[in-house]
Amino acid sequence: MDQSPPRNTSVTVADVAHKAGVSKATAARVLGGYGTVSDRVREAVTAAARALDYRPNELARSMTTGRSGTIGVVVGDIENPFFSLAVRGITDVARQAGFTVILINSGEDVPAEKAAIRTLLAKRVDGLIVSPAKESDVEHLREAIRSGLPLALLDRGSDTLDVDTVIADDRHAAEGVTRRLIALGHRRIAYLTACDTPDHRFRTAADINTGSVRRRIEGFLGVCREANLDGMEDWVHVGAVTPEHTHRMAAAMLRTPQRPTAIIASDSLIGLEVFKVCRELDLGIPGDLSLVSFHDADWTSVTTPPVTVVRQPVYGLGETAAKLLVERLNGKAGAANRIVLRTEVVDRASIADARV
Amino acid sequence: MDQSPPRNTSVTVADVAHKAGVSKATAARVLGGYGTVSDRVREAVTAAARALDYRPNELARSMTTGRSGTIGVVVGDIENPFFSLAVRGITDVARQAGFTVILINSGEDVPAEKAAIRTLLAKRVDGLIVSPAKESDVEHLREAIRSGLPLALLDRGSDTLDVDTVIADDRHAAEGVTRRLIALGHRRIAYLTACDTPDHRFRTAADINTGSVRRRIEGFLGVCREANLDGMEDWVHVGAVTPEHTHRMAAAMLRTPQRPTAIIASDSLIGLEVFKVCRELDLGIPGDLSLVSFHDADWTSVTTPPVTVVRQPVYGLGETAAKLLVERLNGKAGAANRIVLRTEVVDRASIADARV
DNA sequence: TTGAAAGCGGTACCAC
DNA sequence: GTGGTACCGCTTTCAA
Repeated sequence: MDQSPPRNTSVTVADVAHKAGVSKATAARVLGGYGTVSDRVREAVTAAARALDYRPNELARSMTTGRSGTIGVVVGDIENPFFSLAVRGITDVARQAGFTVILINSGEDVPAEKAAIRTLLAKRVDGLIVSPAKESDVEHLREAIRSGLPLALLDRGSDTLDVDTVIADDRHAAEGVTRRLIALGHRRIAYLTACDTPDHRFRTAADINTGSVRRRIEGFLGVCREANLDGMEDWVHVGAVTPEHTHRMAAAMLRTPQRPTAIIASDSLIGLEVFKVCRELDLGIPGDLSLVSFHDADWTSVTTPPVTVVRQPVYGLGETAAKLLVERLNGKAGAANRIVLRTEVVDRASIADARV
Repeated sequence: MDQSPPRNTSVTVADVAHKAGVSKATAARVLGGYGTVSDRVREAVTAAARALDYRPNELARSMTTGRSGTIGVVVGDIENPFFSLAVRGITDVARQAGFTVILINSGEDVPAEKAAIRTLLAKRVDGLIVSPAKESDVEHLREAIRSGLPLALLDRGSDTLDVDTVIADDRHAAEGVTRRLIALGHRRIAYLTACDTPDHRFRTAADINTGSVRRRIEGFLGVCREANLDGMEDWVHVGAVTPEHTHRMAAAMLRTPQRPTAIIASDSLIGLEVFKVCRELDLGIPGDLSLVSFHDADWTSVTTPPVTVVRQPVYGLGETAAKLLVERLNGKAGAANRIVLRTEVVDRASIADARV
């Protein structure tokens, strides 16, 4: 007897139908789980399918139904703990709702982001979750929307795009930490971000295209103005795009006589690098420098001293965006939701009075 | 004049062909970039495509060609920095080779892994990169191979699976750190891993189904035996599956009078948790406890003291696996490659003499 | 060089 | 309940 497993060079509905002695249409009904079939036939078809090791071809299915069961996700960089956690939130919700996730990194580069969207559209994803690299450059997203594709924005909104958006209350968080630093007597407070401008210099918040970061800087500058601190724009440093860049920038900044007495790091990667530079320069935290970082990365609680951070609901950000998208995918209509999740400052021990 | 953008409810080759006044076949040839066409016709078709805002349907294309331009990746958990870095390596290579990546988390759960593979097969990915949760349970992978799908194994091999495999020299690394600890006088050395056994107790390395970890434990036990340390099996603790579990285990272990004088953490998540527990219990590192962790996570260099780690070429692991897969995808035949990448111990300050 | 037509593997509509 | 069949959008012979 031939014991070898059936050579499964793609067993099709037709094959199963043939073996079960029914029509292709009938076999398709039981295999696809739609329509009505008699129990007898159902069993026969099921048995035949098992014997032949039938595997549905999702591609073919998608082509006729128009649904691919896939959602496309475009983020800046999965390597950043912020995004990997958010992506986790997304995939958890997606899987539970029966969707698969295709993940593409944009590297915070608009052309790459455009290419990613194009690829995703070509693959006929059912919906899109994007963390736009630049809020000002979203024509490609607008196009996607126009073509009827549900889209949800993650961590970064867009005033001109009327779509479901989930962000954190970054401005409020930035205001809080800035106020606190000022209250402690700090006047030379630097804000360090990966976001870049064409000439790598900061002039006004409007130059910052990453929404979440722009809002933080607006909050920071706003509070400074309230406190009659002028020209704080000079203390905003952009372009900390890699650990190496960050390291160089932080070192340069901290070596000057008029060095900042406090630094606000826009993400945990930057916070970490600043921490390292302080070690190298033998600057005490918080004695010589107060440090606050956005993102409650896991390591921030074990350093000496532990780092005061802005805790964002990162997992929730992804989770919520995915939930909104899934709802749309299930046909929910209605105006775009703009959800703002609360942040919280986790007080640890990296900030102190400014030595005047 | 009607200025509104063309309603692009899926513009097809036929539409473009019609507008350009050529046959569907001809339009398809220029749109798909194959066959030969006259320049005149090419231009006409191109113009028509642009005017209509034609977007190829990859799904349909894949269905006829049988290639989807997609590679499926199944890892334990993207949230683990180890995997997110490896995935980065994979996606970088994949994108450069023109492939898109579909990422699925298995949560180190075999049933989930099986489901993931099934999904990926149904989506007709061109190839697979998997980090098998259990090396002993790979029937689903064998099936994938049988159906002709190129597969590459990441970080965890399988003796019974004859496929391209990329791992790190975990055994060697474990031997090195164990030797060093023993030389420093340590006798009570604990090994802590997330891998679990049915009854959450460790007896023999054969119980460990995650290849990379099994090899490390084998190395650890081997060196212990060489040094005439017996019964070290009792010092291997399994089931540190979440930070909470790890915390509990570490705390319990470190509160006993016969507590270990050294701990080897199987990944950075575990290392971090051990570090936290020491803080809570007011145990000095390395005074009261020596700590070595696998994975050179970014935070390990900023703690006090900085942590001695085994640096694995994580990005390279992903990169290499993807390269091997892409080669197969491009038709390369030949025996399976088994690549072992070198690790290195990064000496920092978390280990010291055992207080006897 | 170009066109007509046959699939790919499903789904879905319409008779029987 | 079941079978026949026309698609879905693209690729790919095969002729002209």
